[in-house]
Amino acid sequence: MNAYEIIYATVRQIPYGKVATYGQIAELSNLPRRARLVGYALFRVAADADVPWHRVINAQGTISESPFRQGNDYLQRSLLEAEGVEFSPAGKVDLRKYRWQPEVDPPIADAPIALPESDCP
DNA sequence: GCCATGACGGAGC
DNA sequence: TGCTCCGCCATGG
Repeated sequence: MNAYEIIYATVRQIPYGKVATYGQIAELSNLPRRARLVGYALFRVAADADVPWHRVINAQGTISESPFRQGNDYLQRSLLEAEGVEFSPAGKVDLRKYRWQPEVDPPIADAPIALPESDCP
């Protein structure tokens, strides 16, 4: 399976109403520090694939623009808003709240993460 | 085959 | 907070 296939598969797993960052997708695709490749992969597949590319944004919570997709950034934002994702006046998404956390869904967010030293070998 | 570029990330200032 | 620089790799000229 190509790295791209893994990237696409990962993006497809992003649930409704959630978003993920390029770095996150890269890491989940076993490609740490290759966020750029993820963006490039999505750029190539977005035209002819059923990948929810609109749920992938940069680590700053903003939607990147590109000369090729001018106007589409607004579409992406609309799609996310339609899924319940809120944007700040600056056009940023609250990653802290909407970032997809695969196989992990801690009900609490304010509580500090306890380190189970007694359980750690 | 080399060089410049790009939907990014993170560290440094 | 915001800007700059570097790394990383695939693609196109």
